[in-house]
Amino acid sequence: MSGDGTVGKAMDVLDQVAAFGRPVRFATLLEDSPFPKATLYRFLQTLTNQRLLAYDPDHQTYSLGVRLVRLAHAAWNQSSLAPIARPHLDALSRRIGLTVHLAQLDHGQVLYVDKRNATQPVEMFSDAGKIGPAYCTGVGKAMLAFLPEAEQRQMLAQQSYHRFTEHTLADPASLRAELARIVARGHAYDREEHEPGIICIAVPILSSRGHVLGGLSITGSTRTTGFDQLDALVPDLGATAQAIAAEAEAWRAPAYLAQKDGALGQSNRKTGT
Amino acid sequence: MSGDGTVGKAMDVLDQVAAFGRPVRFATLLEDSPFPKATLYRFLQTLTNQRLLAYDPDHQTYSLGVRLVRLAHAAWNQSSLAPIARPHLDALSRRIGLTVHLAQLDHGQVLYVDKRNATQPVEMFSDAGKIGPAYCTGVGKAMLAFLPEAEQRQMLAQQSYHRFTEHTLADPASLRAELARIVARGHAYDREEHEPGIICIAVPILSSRGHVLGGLSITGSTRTTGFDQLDALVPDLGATAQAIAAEAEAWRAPAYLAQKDGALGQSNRKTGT
DNA sequence: GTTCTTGTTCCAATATTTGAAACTTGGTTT
DNA sequence: AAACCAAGTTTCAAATATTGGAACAAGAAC
Repeated sequence: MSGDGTVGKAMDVLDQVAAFGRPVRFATLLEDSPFPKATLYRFLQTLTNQRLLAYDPDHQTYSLGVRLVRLAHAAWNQSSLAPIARPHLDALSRRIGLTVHLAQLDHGQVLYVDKRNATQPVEMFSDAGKIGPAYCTGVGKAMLAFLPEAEQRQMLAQQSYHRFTEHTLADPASLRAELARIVARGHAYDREEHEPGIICIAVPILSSRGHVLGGLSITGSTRTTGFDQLDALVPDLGATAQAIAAEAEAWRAPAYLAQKDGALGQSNRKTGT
Repeated sequence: MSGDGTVGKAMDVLDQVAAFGRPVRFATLLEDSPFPKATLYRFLQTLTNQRLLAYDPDHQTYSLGVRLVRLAHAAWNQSSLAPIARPHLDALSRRIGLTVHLAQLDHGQVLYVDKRNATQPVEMFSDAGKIGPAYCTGVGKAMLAFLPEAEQRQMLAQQSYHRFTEHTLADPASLRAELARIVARGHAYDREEHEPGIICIAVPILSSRGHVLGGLSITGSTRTTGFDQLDALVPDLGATAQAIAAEAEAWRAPAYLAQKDGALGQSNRKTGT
């Protein structure tokens, strides 16, 4: 499927285990596996050794291993977006009192990397790490709209176009038109396209070169919130997105330039230390 | 290092990138890498293709990829501990008004999988996924104490025994004695062994067969909290741990038994659909 | 224009992965 | 108690992927 040599195949197995929402037995995996028994067996061994999978001897089941949680923690923290955006999300959420999402694109899907919920306490991993469709959510469309031609085309082809509600834009043509409007307007709406009763307004987070770093959205319920109310928040939302982008770039640069800057002054530069 | 074929080597590279807290360049990685240039290069390509790494073309840097966050979300949710423990943590934290940690052992270290902080809002990945030492934290010692002989020996050998404070038990002998006391007592203390001014009380979460599923702790500051106060919470803490263990086992079983029960009725069973 | 430094590609030697089949294990039926 | 069966584990020669030295771009620095 992925093709990338042994590592790719091992990742496929990992995904397969992830796809079952619960601990799963060897035989069950074998049924759906493209690999023969011995091969699958060895992959599971390897992945378990690496603690990417955990094996429960009592029930003879495999599930995703804790090492992933550890790596994800590192990934989140060293991401150039999430840690930087955090205080901005706090502030934005406090000012506007509505649910705020920070998302990135992953494999044509929306990956939520952080969230603030004004009323109820924050939920942990159940939100960070969650994925959603790109073609029918506010953040998804906002990010898709500002993608370079080639990448956009590729991602549009990856969408499922499932009709979640009567408002879902369930074909590439309508979506493409919508994306054009989003670029012109500068922000995206979700008009109950994913879930009935849920509306949202979103903007992309763009680097100075126009790269899509992520997306930021404000979500409301049709019972309590109207589009006019969301529209009034656009300036604040856009300013927050820009502030995040600016900081992300400023933070990102040092990792690379810090050495370089230091070296520029003293003409001859050594590697290491 | 890990040895496990190609997958193991790829994971080593991933860990190496994780070890730098920030985006890192090819040359920097190469310096510390046991692999020759071409090999490291191909690993980075593969990992980037798999979206386990993300490559930033602007700065020519690699960092951990978002796919990890996604996988960790799945790992957390399908873990037999964290999702089940969640409501219990909520309730416990509300009752006692102190910081509560849920942890598991990973590679001889304490991995925090969830947290409740009574006063400030929950922090996301910055807490879930965080790791700490096992030999000088409450949860760490509570879990170590109830490990089977062989595993315990192995993990004790893996500890760093760094003397964080003057109270740290910084050698295997003292630690072993402490673990014996913990087994006898049923719960563990952290007497400012990791951080000055921070004390804590912890219990293991044990399956009916005595397996260590995780650990649960209550943390306080010496300025506001005393050990007598923590001691008074032991019954509540222990009861919560037991409740979590019971539910974890009850939830775990069906995944395996559901099919078996169904199959037992109809004597001759085919594989596949 | 030349010289570094950094990153990328080639390809034959080499080591790893592959998978059919044989084997072990633990439980169930006759 | 023996035979049976399903589930999991190991074996080994053939097929395949990985390896890494060295040559090759592409920029930046001199």
